[in-house]
Amino acid sequence: MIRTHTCGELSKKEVGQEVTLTGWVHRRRDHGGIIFIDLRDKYGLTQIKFDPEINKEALAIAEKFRSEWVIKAVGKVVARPEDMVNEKMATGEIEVEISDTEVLSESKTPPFELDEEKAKEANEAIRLKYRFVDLRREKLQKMLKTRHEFIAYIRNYFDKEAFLEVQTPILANSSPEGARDFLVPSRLHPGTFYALPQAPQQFKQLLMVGGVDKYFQIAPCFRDEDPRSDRHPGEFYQVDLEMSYVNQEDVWGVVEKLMIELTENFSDKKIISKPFPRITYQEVMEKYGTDKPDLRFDMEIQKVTDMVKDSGFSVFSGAVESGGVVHALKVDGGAKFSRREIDELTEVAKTKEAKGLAYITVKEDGTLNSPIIKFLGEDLAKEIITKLGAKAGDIVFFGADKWRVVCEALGAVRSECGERLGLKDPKKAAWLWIHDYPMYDYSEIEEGKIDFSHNPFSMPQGGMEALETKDPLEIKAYQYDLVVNGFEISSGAIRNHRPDIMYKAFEIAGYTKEDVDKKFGAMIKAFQYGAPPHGGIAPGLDRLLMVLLDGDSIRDIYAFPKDGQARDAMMDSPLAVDEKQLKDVHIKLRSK
RNA sequence: GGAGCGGUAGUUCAGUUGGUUAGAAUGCCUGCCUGUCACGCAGGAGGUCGCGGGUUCGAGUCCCGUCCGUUCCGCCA
Repeated sequence: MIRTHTCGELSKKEVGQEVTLTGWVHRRRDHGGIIFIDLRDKYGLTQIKFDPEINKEALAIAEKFRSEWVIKAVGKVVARPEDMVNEKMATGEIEVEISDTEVLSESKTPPFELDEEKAKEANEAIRLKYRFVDLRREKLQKMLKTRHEFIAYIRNYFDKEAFLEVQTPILANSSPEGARDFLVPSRLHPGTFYALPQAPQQFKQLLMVGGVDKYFQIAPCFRDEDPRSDRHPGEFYQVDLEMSYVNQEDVWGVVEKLMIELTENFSDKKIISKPFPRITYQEVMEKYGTDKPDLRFDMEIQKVTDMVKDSGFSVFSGAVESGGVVHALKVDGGAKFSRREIDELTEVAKTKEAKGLAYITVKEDGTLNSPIIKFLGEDLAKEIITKLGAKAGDIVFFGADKWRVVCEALGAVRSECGERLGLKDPKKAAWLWIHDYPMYDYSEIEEGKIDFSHNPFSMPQGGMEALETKDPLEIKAYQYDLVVNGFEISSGAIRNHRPDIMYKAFEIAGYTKEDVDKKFGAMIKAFQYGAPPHGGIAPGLDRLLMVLLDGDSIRDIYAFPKDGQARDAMMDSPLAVDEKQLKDVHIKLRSK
C-alpha cells in the first residue's frame, strides 16, 4: 500500500507515529508561512500541516496543491494544542506534520463544488455528466455503502431461510404481456432477436418445476418505458423470489419479516403496524382510491351515494342514475385551503378524469359554506356533514361519477391533501398488503373486451370451477401487492401451475390454445411434467431503498444512473454503432 | 405523444412598470498573511442572459417559434 493509514482513523493513540496518508485535497488554508490541508478519502478527513520549521521543501510543493488533487503526504501524528481541537472532525484531536509530500495526480478545477457545507448541490445534469466526481461526495458514498449492505443483508436472509440464489439468463425472449422490451439482435440467427428480461418470471417458475423449491435472485430487470421519479429508465433490480408448495400466507410471512428487518436496520422509520394490515383490492380502492395508498394518515373516503341520489342536485343524482356513485372525503383542518388551493386540488382530481370537485367547508362558527348547498339543500348538507363527522375547520370533498373515476379522483385528492397538511411523516413506515385482485377487467384498449387485470400467470381463486361457472369480472386471483408509504414495492401471486386451468384462463381473455402454446410454450410444456404448486413475489430493490433512505429520486440509488431521457450523460450512451456491427447482426437502418 | 415549470458567470441564484456599463455568493487567478479548520484581507479575470425571429427609440425582461432540462399524465403484465 502507498498509505499506512486512511484519513478517517488517526486519533490520539497514534500520536508520535510516522504515517503516510493519501487522498484528495478537500480544503486548503494557506496562511503564507503555514498551510493546512484537509485531506479526504472514503474514510474521512484529516488535517495535515505544512510548516517551514518541519520541512521547507514539502511546504513549497504544497503551495501548488489545489482542490481535488490526489496527493501523498508523509509525516508525524501530533496532538493538537488543547484549544485547537476540532470537535466537528472525527480526527479533530490530531493533525499530521508533513515532512515529505508528492503529487500523485493533478485535477482540473472541478465542474461543481464538492464541499457540502459551502455550496448547494449542483444541478443533476452536470453531476451526472461528472458522476465520477459526484460519487466522491459523502451522500453518494453513503448510498453506495448502504446499498451494498442492504443487498448483503438480503442475501444472508434468504440464505438462512434455505433459498437458493440462481442467475437466470439476461438474453431471453420477448414477452408478449407487459412493458416494451429491449431487443438484442442475434448474429447467428439472422432476423431473430433476444429480449432482455422484464423480470425472470418464466425462468423462476421453471426453476420450481425443476425442483429448486425456494429460489431468490437479486435480479436485473429491463423495461423500455418512460421514466418517473420512482422508476429508473431501462434497468432496475428486483429481489425476485419464488417458493414451491406455498399459499399466500407463506409468501407474505417470508417477505414481511424481511421488510420489517430492512426497515428497522436501514431506516429511521417506525413501522406503524405489525403485522402489516391486509386489505382487499375492492376495499382499498373504495377507502383510499388507489391500490398504493399512503397509510401514514387515516382520511378514509366514504360512500354517500344513498344519501344524495334523490337530492335533486343533478351532478350527484345524474351520476347515480347513469350507474355511478358519489363518495366523500373528509379532510380534517382542510377548511383553511384557499380558493386557489381548492382549484389546484380540483386539477388533481381532473388528472383522474373527474369532471370537477364539489366541496363543503365547515367554518369555525360551525356554519357551512359551499357553492353546492343551494342545490343540495341546507338540511341535506348538514345531514351529510354530521354523518361524515366533519367538524369546524374541516372540508368535505365529493366525487360523483363512475366508480373507478370517483375512487381514483378522491384518492389523488386524499394524497395531495396529506402532502399539503404535512401528514406524510418521514419517520413512519406504513406497510400493507393488498390482496384479492380481480383476475379480469375490461380491456382499456378494446371496448367491451375482457382482459387480464394483472398477471396472467396468477391462479384464479376457485380454480377451474370458478373459470367455468362465474362471471369473469367476479373472479379474484391469488394476486397481491406490497405497499409502503404510497409506493408499490412489490407484486406477487400464487401461480397457475395447471395447464388445463391455464388454457381456460387465457381462453376467457380471448387467447386460443395455439396462442398460449406459441407465447408461453416452455412454461406450458413444463407444467405437463409435474409442476409443484408455487408462488412468489418480487420487491423492487431500488424503490425500496429510495423510500427507506428518503431519496428524492430513484437516480439517487444508483452508482451510474440514466438521466430523464434514459441516457447515460457520462458515457454518452446510447450511441450510433459502426456499419460493420449492424451488418453482423443483419440490421439495416431505415434512412431518415 | 400531451400538460406544467425552468434555462442569466465554472456553480447556486437575484435581476422591479422594458431604460446607462447585467449583479450577489461561492469557485477560479494574483498578492499579503505562522494556528486555521466553510481561515482572513486586498486585487483580478470570468456572460452569445439556451437558440432564432418579432414588437420597440431601446429587450435578460414583452410576443412567436425552436432546442434543452425537469415534474406530472399517457405508458409501466
